Amino acid sequence: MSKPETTNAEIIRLLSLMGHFLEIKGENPFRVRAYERAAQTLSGLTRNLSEMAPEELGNLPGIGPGMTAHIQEILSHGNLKDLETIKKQIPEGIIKLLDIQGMGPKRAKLLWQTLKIDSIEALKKAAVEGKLRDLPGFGEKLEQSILKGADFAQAAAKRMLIWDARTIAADIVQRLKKSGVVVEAVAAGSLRRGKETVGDLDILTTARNGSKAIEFFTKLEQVERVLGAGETKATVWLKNQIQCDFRVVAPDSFGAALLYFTGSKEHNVVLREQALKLGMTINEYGIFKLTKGKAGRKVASKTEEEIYKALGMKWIPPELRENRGEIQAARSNKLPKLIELQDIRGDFHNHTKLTDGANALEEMAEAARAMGWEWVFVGDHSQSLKVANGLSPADLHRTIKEAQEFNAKSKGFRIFRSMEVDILKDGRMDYTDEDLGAIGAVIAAVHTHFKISGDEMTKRVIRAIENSHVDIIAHLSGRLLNRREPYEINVEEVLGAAAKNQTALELNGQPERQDIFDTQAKRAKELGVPLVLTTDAHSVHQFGYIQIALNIARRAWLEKQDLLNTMSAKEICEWLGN
DNA sequence: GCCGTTTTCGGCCCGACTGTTTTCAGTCG
Repeated sequence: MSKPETTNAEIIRLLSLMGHFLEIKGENPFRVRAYERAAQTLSGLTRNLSEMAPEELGNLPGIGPGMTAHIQEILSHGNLKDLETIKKQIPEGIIKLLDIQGMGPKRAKLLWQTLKIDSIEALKKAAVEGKLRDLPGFGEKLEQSILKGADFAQAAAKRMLIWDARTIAADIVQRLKKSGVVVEAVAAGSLRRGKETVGDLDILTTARNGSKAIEFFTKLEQVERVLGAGETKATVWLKNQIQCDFRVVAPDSFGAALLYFTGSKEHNVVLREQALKLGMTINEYGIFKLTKGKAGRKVASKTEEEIYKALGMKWIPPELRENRGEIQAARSNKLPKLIELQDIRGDFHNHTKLTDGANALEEMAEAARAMGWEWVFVGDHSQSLKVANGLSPADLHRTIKEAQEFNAKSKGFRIFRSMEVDILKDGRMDYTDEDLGAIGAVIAAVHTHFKISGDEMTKRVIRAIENSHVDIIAHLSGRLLNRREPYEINVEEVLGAAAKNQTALELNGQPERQDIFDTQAKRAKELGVPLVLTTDAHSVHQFGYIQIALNIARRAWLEKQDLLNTMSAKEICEWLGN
């Protein structure tokens, strides 16, 4: 009997843990960075590491001989000898201490070596008893700040959905702009990069009087607690339970600061390395000629475009700034022309009040038309999904007729009556072939039995992909951000099957779903899988979620021609073969 | 530990803020 397969996630966890341990040990920081980098590279992979040859692993960025050996060792033994050795020297609980604001590897190591502190609970106890203040480099203030940080560690661990974060950031930006204390105000960071979730908000402003701007910001009514405030930056904890970093620079430095504050950190590091090679140096104030190892004459600073240009490359859209090949692409003028909102002509997946939606078919159609679209797929859940009041075959045929009647009298706008049909546990569909044939467009999705093995799930979904009635696969992860992990599935195999059968895959815009991952969508494009953006709207107010789906598409390097949403109603008909 | 449009060895981004210190270490992004 073969032993259970080691997942990519487990390998990533162990390598990342190894990096943390080495950091605590006080190892060479670049060696630590190598583990972080490797974990980051692997997390963007769609293929199973267990199916990759050593030379393929070695070709991945940040994976050299050492990491390849580590990966193979984990695959064959389920663990790492080096890691087990370190665990005997340093208790694993210490790693948790690093989640605390103001607690880094040096302090964590000191606390453990002197006071035997190896958990957040032990740390709190020691701080309350006033035992930290006498340690070298510590004092009463640091003791208090660490105690507060320990209470906060759990709350801060959750990342906020981008949809919520955007609203909060927009409100703060509004207030800053109205105040008159700043010239410009903009949300940067992972929010600007369009990530699924954000860990904190980054607000960049320009002002002639920086300290006035800082004062205004730290006194906003949304601020619960000021974590730090200086001349040019402030960090606060908002009542909305998220950290907000604020930065102010002179108007002349806006572009440089925006670049710096948008990140990602990895993207910025590579840009700075590039600059050094060209005899320049980049900071948040601009890009400068390097003279005698120091920043000399300023080359550019006002706009991001100027700075990229000084580095010999085109401006890179924020969604691509993850150090996943965008810098090389920009240098060789091979950046994609990313899809934009105005390219989209319709939505493929949403629901009416017949099942778990809030509005009637006509209302959904009107709302879609108001988005400026030309057509919309309106769907509902299939019979077995009882929690969502799934449609019986009789209801199904009635609503198909309803859509036909709408189209008969509608001018310049078209409804495609679709259904989100459950993929049953064994891969069969939740309606008969005859019923499926009557539906204009079939969207197949897994909604039940999430816990089956990766092998079973892969077979199950591929069986649906191979079903000639199925047009689109939805929810190819089943995750609920912050609530439910993705189900296990071999994405690479599924993408291969989708490409072969020309079954489309969905990029879902529901804020807490956002299946599939950007890296998977990028891989899908490479393999030639048709892709669709969907809102999965459950009311007329949710068509705006197309923006979230668009974020995924842009992070996945997708262009207009990669998405079926850019087709006309006529072209959609041809694609469906109707 | 990784990597190469100077290098297969010797580099590996940069600055703000805090709290501890008497000039700087640690942390953060």
